[in-house]
Amino acid sequence: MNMRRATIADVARVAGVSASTASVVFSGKTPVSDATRTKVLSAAGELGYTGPDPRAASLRRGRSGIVGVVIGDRVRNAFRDPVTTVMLDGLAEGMAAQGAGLLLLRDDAGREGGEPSVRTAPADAFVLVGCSTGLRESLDTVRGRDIPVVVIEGDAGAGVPQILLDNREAQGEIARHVRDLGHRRVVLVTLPTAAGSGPGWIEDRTPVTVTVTRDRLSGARDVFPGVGAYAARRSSIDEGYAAAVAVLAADGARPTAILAQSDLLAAGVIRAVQDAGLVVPDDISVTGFDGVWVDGVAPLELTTMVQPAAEKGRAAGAAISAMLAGEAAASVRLTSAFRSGNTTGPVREDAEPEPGSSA
Amino acid sequence: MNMRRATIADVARVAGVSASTASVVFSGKTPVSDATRTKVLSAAGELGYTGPDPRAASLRRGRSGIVGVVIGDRVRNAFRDPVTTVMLDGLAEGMAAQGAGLLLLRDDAGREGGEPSVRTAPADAFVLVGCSTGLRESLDTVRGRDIPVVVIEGDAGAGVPQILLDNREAQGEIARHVRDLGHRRVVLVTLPTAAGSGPGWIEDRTPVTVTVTRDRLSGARDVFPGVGAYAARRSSIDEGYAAAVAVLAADGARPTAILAQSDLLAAGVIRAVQDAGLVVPDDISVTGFDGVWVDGVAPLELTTMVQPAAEKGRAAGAAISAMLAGEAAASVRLTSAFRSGNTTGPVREDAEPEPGSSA
DNA sequence: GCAGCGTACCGAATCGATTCGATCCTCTCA
DNA sequence: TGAGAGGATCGAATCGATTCGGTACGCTGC
Repeated sequence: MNMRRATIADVARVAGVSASTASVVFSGKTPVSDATRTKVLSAAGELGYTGPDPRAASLRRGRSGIVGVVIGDRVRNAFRDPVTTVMLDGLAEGMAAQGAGLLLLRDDAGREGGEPSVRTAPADAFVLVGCSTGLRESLDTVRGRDIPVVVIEGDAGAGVPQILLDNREAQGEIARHVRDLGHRRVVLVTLPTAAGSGPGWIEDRTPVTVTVTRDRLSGARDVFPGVGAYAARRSSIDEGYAAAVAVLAADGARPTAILAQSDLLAAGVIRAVQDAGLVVPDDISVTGFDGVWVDGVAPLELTTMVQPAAEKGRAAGAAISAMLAGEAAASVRLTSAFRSGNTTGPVREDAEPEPGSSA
Repeated sequence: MNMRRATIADVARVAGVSASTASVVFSGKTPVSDATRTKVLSAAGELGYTGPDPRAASLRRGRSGIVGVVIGDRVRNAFRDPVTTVMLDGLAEGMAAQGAGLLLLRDDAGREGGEPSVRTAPADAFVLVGCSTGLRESLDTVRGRDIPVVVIEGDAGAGVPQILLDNREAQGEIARHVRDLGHRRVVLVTLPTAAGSGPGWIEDRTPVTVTVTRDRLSGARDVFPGVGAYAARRSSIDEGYAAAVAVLAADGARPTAILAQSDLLAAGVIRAVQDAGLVVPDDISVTGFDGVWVDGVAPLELTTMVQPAAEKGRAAGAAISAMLAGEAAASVRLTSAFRSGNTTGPVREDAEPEPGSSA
């Protein structure tokens, strides 16, 4: 027996109304008499009809209610960073308010197998997170598709609205805080300089292709020109630990302050400092960046710049809904706020005078 | 001027072929001569046609290439736990291999606004993670839709294939390891006993509604009957720390081993033990569960049970593809493996003899 | 030279719902 | 009682692509 799923036409027939009437009962776009509604609903119940087929509906309406989120290579990497997680949470919230869901897309395109990509996914819009290389070309495709695109903290070329952070100014602000405490021998622990770059000191000629890293680096240099910087391999506690170990083992006078470019790195730095028998902030002050909850830092409270991570996601959602409505969406620049914790303090009296100038 | 997007019919017309031929050029389902392919492709380029509309294609084919993943309330909570993240990564991988993408769905349904839910999302199948309460009813809807559903570590009622873990046996195995080292005064630090339950000792009458917690608890009790157990509020380092602080402050002889139900909890326990001036494993042995990478634990190596987190996701993907192919998918039970680290050791000689029997 | 065969392409039906103008009915008011 | 108004319902076109049975054509073999 041919038991295929009931369609709205079946429901309409059983209810004794037209398909169009049955449709509006479900969509509610047009007033329907109570009697009719009851008839249709009970016919639906009888047939086991649970609502319009989303596929057919999205074809007809031209909207699928899905927003593609392009994350990096793997899910596990994208969600390792709490900032990304919180941002995605904000995005989910912002899009849910407009009735859209999030479709996770990996950007290592070109793979066969029909996995939905930025060129084949049934999405109404796309959000690019971090925006890796190699995505540019898919992006052109998307623009050919005439689909709204927003980039969060990354560069996707002209015409694509961006959600930006005041990375440079924010890093400058917290660096000034450290300088005002009297610190002169300062070292940075930075985020990766380029995709897949190994850990190590950043030389003058080191190319810094990751914009976040570059901007925060600039902000620190605005305050501490020529400051030494050690790039971590990733934003994580373990990498921060390893970086701090390397920094402390370096020749020359020990720094009195270490500025990390993320809270995770800072957490690792703090632990390394403590493991070296030093005290934070008495011997070394440490600052972070992000202001998100980092598991395992308690009971310390990081001095850091709080960035509006969830707001980034919501702003992206707002930009998308504007574009979907046919309006032009402008780039948004969000600002971070200084938060004082107990990981920074005045430079110690007995600190020997600086030999060179810094680092 | 009416500049609507080109359709495959437009391309076919410009190329001088029929729509059906143009279609197969893109889908590759039928052999096409090189000459025709070239004609169609260049016509497509000329018109800016970037490929078939996914909405229309999914209507016709009856497949959208999307799998809905129902996570808990918020994205940020779901991704806080590395086990979930890794599992999702495995799922993404498994689904990608079959050409499907992951649509994130929150399960606090019933909300208005048209947000895609388990009842309206254009998904070919659903994966329920953790399976919160209140989802059951949506689930019936889904079964009415005749859509494959798989549950990972949760119970969704009869007829729904589950991906399970040998939680009880695994916890028993590592407990036996601890017992074989001579430990008798043992305490557990468990995962939450119920959604939203506060931290505290688990009494005999405490209901344990979370199956993972209950199963692992049973496994430990198989080896240490009547063992004391303190439930944390969440699987995190900070909560593990807090739980261990409470455990160490309890009356009676100090335990010589603490069995945590997750690696994150174990990491917190270790730190609390160290902060109390004790040494792991000399004074107190600590075990975890999960075997995933926990940021900030290095350089210690946790003695733990390694669960195949990524494999859970892949197994779910396999089950779904089987169901999509019309076959019945059976539940899968995966097993964990013991991994020895340096956080457990033999009970100390000078440990005072146990006064009661345990805890 | 003709039956037989395989390949490449075409036409038309179909997937399931939505939308909008037209129609019909009922109620109100002059 | 008839015109008018307004609300509920209907019909038919449409969204864009896929699929399958069938046709036409070129080639082989006897």
